[in-house]
Amino acid sequence: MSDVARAAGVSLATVSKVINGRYGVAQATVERVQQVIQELGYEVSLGAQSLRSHRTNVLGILVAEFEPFSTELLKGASREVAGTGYQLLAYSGGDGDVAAIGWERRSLARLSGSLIDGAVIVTPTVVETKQGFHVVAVDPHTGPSGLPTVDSDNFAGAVLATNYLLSLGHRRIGHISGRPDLESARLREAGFRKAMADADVPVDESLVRVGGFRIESAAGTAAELLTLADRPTAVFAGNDLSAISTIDVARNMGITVPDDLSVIGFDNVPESALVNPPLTTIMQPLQRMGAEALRLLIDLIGGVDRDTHIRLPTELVVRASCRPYAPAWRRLPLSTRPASTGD
Amino acid sequence: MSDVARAAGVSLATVSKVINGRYGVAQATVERVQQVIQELGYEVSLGAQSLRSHRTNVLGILVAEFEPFSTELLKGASREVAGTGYQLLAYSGGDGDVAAIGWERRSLARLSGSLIDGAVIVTPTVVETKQGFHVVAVDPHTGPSGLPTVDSDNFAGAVLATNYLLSLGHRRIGHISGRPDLESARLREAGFRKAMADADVPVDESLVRVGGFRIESAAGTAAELLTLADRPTAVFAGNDLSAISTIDVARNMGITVPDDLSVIGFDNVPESALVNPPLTTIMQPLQRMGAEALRLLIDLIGGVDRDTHIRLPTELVVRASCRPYAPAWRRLPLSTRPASTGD
DNA sequence: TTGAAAGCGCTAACAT
DNA sequence: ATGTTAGCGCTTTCAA
Repeated sequence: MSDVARAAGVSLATVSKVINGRYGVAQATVERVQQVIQELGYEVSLGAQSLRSHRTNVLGILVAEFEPFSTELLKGASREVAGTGYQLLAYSGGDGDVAAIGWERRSLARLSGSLIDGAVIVTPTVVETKQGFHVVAVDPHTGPSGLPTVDSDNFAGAVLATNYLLSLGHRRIGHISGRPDLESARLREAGFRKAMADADVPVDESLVRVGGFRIESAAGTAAELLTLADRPTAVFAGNDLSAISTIDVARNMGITVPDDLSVIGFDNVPESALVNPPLTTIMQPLQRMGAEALRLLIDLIGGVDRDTHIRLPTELVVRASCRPYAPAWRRLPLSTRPASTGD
Repeated sequence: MSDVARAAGVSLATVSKVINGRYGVAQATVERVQQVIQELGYEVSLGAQSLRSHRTNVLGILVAEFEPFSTELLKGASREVAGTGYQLLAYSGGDGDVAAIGWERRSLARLSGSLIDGAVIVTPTVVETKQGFHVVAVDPHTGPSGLPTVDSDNFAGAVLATNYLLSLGHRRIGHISGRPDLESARLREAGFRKAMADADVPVDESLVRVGGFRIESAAGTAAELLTLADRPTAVFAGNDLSAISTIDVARNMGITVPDDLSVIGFDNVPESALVNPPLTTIMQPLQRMGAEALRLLIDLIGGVDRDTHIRLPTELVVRASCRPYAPAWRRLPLSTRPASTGD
């Protein structure tokens, strides 16, 4: 900045005023300084600026890691931020150690009070928000606290998924749930139970197991379920990752999806369409959630008085991983079937 | 930080030394200070730290916006960064104005020299790299300059795409290219022409048009191509977005893909599997490119002597948007076809 | 082993 | 209308 000041023959303060569009600078000076800034290709340092002014016009999106879920949100947020004058800074604070708790607090402490004017935090477990600094949580793990929140209707989505399986004639339906301390996981399990109850189908507790929302942990759970003597004919996985994992495990066990086993997921991350067979799942409008979260954050910063809890609807996306229930003998080649009993 | 110092009964300097693991602090003091840091949940401010020390252990990924291409890279980079001790900061410097040139320079100026220790820049047009600050370019628009670069083999990929269409029996093949000032666009067109020439199929210049790599601009180009009296039977689109756009335009004109028109794309972004029909395309290993770029950057910072140009192979991904060429009458219902001539 | 103090690039209050 | 100057939170000599 001092280079600019020197080249333009003015003081640092004047350059700063020009950059920030403050009053009290002669038009001619403004133009000259801007000219020099252009020529030198100068840009204010985000670090220094934030340190001093606590206003940067940069909004943060804090995630544990960049995976399909968070990057979808990012796409939505990126679209929404266009034209607002804000820039987006996405920070991945997880240190590879997946279970590492507290990344959201650490990241926030590291960036807030400087650098960013507000933050969207993706799937935080806990957040103590600092006074005067705006934060909105997307799909928080502990459910709406006092914090402004954007999430989707996990309960209704789970009912949707379960009803779909039920409508296909399945009765022995398994559920691979997320960690029980996560609100979304609890709601999905609750929706599952509600739909089963409404259909008067008792839940076999041996078919409901914790899968933890991750590929590896879900694989173990899926294996348990599928080695059961009386294994389920359909599985509602707590999220797409678990579902993909389940399909994988099934394949390795010689169980064909969807012929021998129907699988439905939750989230509709792009990857769910890429597996074989393409996954039937419940869509959360992830990009829209990202966009809504960003809009909410901007409104909060702008002091707009508005609703601070946004819940978006889920939808069934039918692809190819589920099919109507058929007893085992119906799935045999025609020639080897027992004589038809008309069932 | 002064809170910590006061609570621990030491000076600011000592706290700083503890945080940065400097020598010359008594073990007992170290422990006491760390204890206090824990209790207070203190984290150093990224802004202030970088301002002073020019070392933050944060690596930047600079993109114009968060769209399918850049977010795939992000996923790969995120995986690669785990366990390295670095954190990832993705910055979207485009201001919504798509054509806005120079975002890469602006973003870099804003973040470098502070905040980040090095940067991966996605599809930059120009980059004058500052001395002592490491930058690697992914898929730069102007081709390998002196800069360390990661890209995929655009030329070979285009040959792959064109040969596939050729092998399906197509001869009237159109190409919707990207902007001619982009290296990747030029290479894809060159590959197209090479494959055509090798197959002794003359290129009809009226079927080769600029589409600009974006949904909207490609739509106009696709419309031009498809309203031609003697329209192509197959189109090699310069990227998936253009291909998706082409399918869309065709549908609106009553032209069915792949029955009446084969379309092949380039990139294999996740979205390409989600369109109807699922897009046959050329895969660039995007996540791997992101991972390689990050690894290269870390090596550069670490002073590792290594190859600084990485070119990854492309691959044909067959989905459902292409099918063997058949003359128009062969696509009529059987009953209305002219008598077979044995062709 | 510890602390005092200078200064990183910038902004804002205050002087001129 | 412009310039001077005091910090923002931190790291790093250098002195004690």
